[in-house]
Order: sequence, then C-alpha cells, then structure tokens
Amino acid sequence: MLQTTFIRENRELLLSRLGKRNWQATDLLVIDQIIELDDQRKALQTAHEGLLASRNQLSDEIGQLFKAGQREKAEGLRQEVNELKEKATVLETELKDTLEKLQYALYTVPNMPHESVPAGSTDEDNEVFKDWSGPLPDLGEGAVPHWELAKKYNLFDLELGVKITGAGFPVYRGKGAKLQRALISFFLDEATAAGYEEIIPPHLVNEATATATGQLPDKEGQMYYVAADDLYLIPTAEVPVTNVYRDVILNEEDFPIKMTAYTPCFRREAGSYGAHVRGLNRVHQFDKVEIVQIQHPDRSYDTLYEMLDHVERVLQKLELPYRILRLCGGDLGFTSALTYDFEVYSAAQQRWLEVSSVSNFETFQANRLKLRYRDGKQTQLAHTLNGSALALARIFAALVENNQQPDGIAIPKVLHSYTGFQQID
RNA sequence: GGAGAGAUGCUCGAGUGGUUGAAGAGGCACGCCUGGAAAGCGUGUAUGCGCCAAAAGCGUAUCGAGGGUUCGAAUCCCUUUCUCUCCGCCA
Repeated sequence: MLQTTFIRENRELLLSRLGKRNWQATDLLVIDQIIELDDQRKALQTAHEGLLASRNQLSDEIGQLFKAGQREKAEGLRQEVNELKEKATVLETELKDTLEKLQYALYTVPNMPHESVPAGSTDEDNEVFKDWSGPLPDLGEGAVPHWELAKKYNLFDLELGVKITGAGFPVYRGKGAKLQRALISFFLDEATAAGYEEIIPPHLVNEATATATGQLPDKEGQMYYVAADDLYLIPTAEVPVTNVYRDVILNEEDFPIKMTAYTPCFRREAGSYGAHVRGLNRVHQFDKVEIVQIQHPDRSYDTLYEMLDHVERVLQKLELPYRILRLCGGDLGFTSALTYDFEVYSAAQQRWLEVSSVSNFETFQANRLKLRYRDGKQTQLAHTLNGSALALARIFAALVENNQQPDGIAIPKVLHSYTGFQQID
C-alpha cells in the first residue's frame, strides 16, 4: 500500500508510472479520489480533535470544581460538555466513514513501477535482461519430458497424489524424494553461506499477516483457506518470513536483515489447465527456498542486484541453462516495484520454465507491515525484497530432463554430497 | 476440551475513576567525574495522526483488541484474542 503522503507529493509521477501497468485515465481517477478523501479526513480530524480538546479541558475543570466543593458550577459545565460530545460523535462517525473509504481506495492501488520497468501488457512483453549465451542442450532422439522420466524411474507420482488429495499434489518417491530433499538442503546451505538467517516459519497464517504482505484483500482466491480457524495456507514463505518484522522499528545499523526459509507453498491456481501445466510445470503444492531482505531505501536496489547474483550463482552450480527477464508493467505483481524472473531451459519440453522471481517492494509492504527504521528523530519506512532461491518443482523438472541419458539421470556434482548417489537409474 | 489467573513503555514492575504518557527499578544514550575504566551524579529515552511553510511547540489517540458506562477510564461493565497454571487428550 502506498502512503497517502507519497501519493499527494508525487501525483504526476505516480500517474505516469501507473501507465506502465496500463492504467487508463478512468483507473487513475482513484488517485485524485484518495487525495480528496484525505483532505476530507484532515478537515474532519482537526474539527473532531478540537472538540475533544475542549471536552478534556472542561473535564479537568469539573474535576477541580468537585474537589473545591463547587458542585453547582460543575453541574453547569457538565451540560456544556454533553453538548460538545454530541457534536463530536457526529464528526467521529463521518471521520470513520471517510477513513474507511480512504482505506478501501488505497487497497486498490498497486505499487508504483520502478522507472526501469518496461512497458507492455503480457508476459510476452517482458524484457530479456540477460540471455543464455551458450548453446541450449540438445537431447537428441529418445529424450522424454520429466513426467515420463518420473514413471520410468519412480521419481514422483501425480495420480497417487490425486488419490490422496487431488490434482496438482505430487507424491515424490524414492530417489525423487531424496533429490527433492537434497535440493532443499543445498539451497538453504547456499543462502545461509551468503549470510541469510534460516527461519522455519508456520505454514498457516492469519489475516493480518496475509494483509501485510499484500495477499489480502482481493487475492484470497489464490490461497487455500482453513475456515474453521480463519487461517490461510501460505502461497510462499515470503508471507510469514516478511511478517517476522511486522510492527518493528529498526535502527539504521540493523540493515540489511537477511532471512531465508524453506517451506512448501500452496496455491489454488484456479482455472489453469492444459498441456503447458503438465507434470510438475504447475502444481498446487511445491517446495521453495525463499530469500528475504529488509534494507535501507537508499540501498535496496543494490540489494536487489545482489539477490539476482545469488540466484544466478545457484543456477550455475546446478549447471542449468537460464535467462533473466525484467517483467513489464503488465506482468508486474501488484505489490512489486521491480521484478526479475529467472527461467531455466527445459530441454525435453523445449521451453523456458520460471523458477524464481526476485522483487523489490520498496515501501509497499513496509507500509502495511509498519516496518520502519529510525532516521534521526523521525521514523521512515524500510524497503522489503524477496526472491525464490529457488522454486523446486520446476527445477526438479528441468534437472531430470536435461540430465537424462540412455541409462539413467546424472545428478549434478554439487548435489552428490546431498543425495548420496550420483545417478538415478 | 474443562477450571482458574493474567495481559501496562526496550525490560521488569507500581497503579481500582480526576495534571498517569503513565511511579519505581533495570537497560540504553549523552554529559559530569576519572590518567583510563568501574562506581557515583545529572539529563534524556514510545508511536500514529492533526495544526504549523518548517523547527520548536501545541492538540489528539494509544496501558492486548473491540465496544460500553461517565463531565472524566490503565482503573468500572460487556465481548474477544492471547499467555500462564491445573486437569483431559496427544506427535
């Protein structure tokens, strides 16, 4: 959520930047509505608090009079205060109403895209920020996609998942399960070696938490919801991990805060079916290691690129062909100011699969989180960032596809100490 | 799940209707003292919002959360959340 003061002070810039998200003139009206509502709010608040101040002052006087034994005088003041209170109640109702409208309007405004965000409306307009320079793997005859490899080598079973739960809930087995666990450990070790504190957060979160990182309101359809306890299954570790710092005031020397977490991620992904979602390409539950940073506003973009480097190094160690995209305005998430996606090449499917998304949210989440730092005498909102390092199901898919050989699947060297085997056969 | 107790500032902890944004202690910061340090002494130490060009300042709200009683609530009432203790259940 953008700050009202920011919107007031940067109206023109905001209007033009929201154009990158393909906002039309009619969409932009909400910005002026917000400023208007905020004007109203200020006027009402000033008037309301003026009445409260009088009330408090008179109440003090009444107290003094009672002590002095001047009951009659006190009774007179009482009448006066009661009249003030009636007026105050009217203003209070109006104020609450205005605040509610303002809040509602603010919730509809997405983050302001960074100046480097390319124009565009769909994922086809994303800019290739760093392309894969080497040759793409050519598996030749007989290469099969990962879902067939899964059957051949007993790596995972989607039909079994259907029996146990439903579509999109893979059951990993045998060396497939071991490989999955190896990848998780490897990713976590890479992150902690880079200075991230490992966190094991809850996998269910309450409404306040989901609101602070921007999943609520509006996107409840994307999360699994446990009605009996009013809790949501996390769609990403970003949600609980970023909320570690909800309602916190940091000192400047606390920056940067670096946290990493492995969690399963649950996404309803309603309405996505078809050939491109076969196998592990899109599932309702997948494993992911997330990296999160909280940084000083002046340094958050350096941090964003540092996080890109981290993801890049991990992919290099896994020896997977990858490219980096800079998301266009139309594809940019609601809460993000700038996002880079990583895609790995899936040689058997001959297509790129998104395996990581690294974003700077600037103050958008921090505003809702009330995550601030002390800047001299005042407090300022911090910047939050996060990225996948990495999302597992698709890494798993690309890994087994690209490394398939006639007699088995070769495990990348870096994972040998984690898997305990060098090949799946 | 049943019974009881509790929730106050960075921490501990006092406070049952009237300068209580909140005693006291600890911590922390700064200053004095010291050759240096400790001890000691002094000062300071919440956040949001509004008024103000801005600072200073002033106002207002906040003692788990929400609502109520009252001229006035940390203090009284209701609802709710959470924590602790005992019992039950249990990986």
